[in-house]
Amino acid sequence: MGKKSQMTTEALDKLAGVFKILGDGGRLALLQELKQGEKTVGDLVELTEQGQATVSKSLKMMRETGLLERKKEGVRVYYRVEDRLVFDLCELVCGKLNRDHQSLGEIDYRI
Amino acid sequence: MGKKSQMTTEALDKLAGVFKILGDGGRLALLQELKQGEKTVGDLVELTEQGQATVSKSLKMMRETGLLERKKEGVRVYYRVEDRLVFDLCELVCGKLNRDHQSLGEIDYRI
DNA sequence: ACTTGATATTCCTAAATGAGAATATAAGAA
DNA sequence: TTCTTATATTCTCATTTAGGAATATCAAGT
Repeated sequence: MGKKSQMTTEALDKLAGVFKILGDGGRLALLQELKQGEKTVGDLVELTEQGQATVSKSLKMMRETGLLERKKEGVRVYYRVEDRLVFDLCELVCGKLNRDHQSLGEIDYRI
Repeated sequence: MGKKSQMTTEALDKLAGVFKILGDGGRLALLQELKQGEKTVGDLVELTEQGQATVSKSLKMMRETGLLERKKEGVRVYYRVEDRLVFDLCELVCGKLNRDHQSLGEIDYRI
C-alpha cells in the first residue's frame, strides 16, 4: 500500500522529450511516409516538400531518440522506422481526435 | 493496390498539437499527480512546486485539448483526467525508455 | 459593501524551436 | 584529381514557448 512512486523531474523531462519530437507536423509527415517503407533523405524531401536541411535535422532527432534506423548505401542514406511504437502512439491519438470530431466529421485522422 | 491515403498537413498539425501538450515535463508532472485522483489547482501548485500561473495555464491547455475535465466547486476548481489515453501514451513511451536504458538501468520510467 | 482566498488572465522577458541559406563532408563517376 | 550528387552541419533569424509578476475575476464570508 502507500503512495505510488513518482517519476523524478529528470525522468519526466526525458519522457517529455519523446513527445516533443512527435509534436511537430513536419516530423509526423516524415513518419507517415516512412510507414510505407524505408526512404532516402531525398525521397522524403520530395514527398513532404520540406527543405533538405529541415528533413535531415528532423531525421537526426528521431534517430537519436531511437525512433528511426539509418542505413548508408553509397552516397544515399535510408531511414526506416525502428519499431511500431510511434505508430501505436499516433493511432491512439488519432482515435481520440476522430471521436472528438465525429459529430463535426470534417477530418479523418489516421496515419 | 492503391496507395494509402495520407493525412493532410492540417490534420498532421492537429495530431502534433496533442503531442506538443505532452512534450513538457511540468505538464507531465501535473498528469502524474492527477493519476491519483482529482485535485484542485492549489493542490497541484503545492505538489509539483510550479508557479500558480504556470499550473493554471497548463491545466487550461490540457483541458482545451480534451485531456482534462474541470469541475468548479465554490471557489476551487477540480481537475481530473478525462480518459486513460494520456496514461496509455505515457506507458508506451516509458516502456521504450526502460528498454533502451535497461543496460544502464539508472532510471525507472513509469507514470 | 468590503475582505479574503482561489483561480484565471495579461504582460513581459528569456530560452527554445523551426526553417532557410550557405557551407561542409563524403562517396562515386569521369 | 576533379566534378557531381546526396546528406549533414552551421549560422542566422523569426517565431514560439515557458514562466514569473502583477492584475483581474469570482465566490464566499463577515
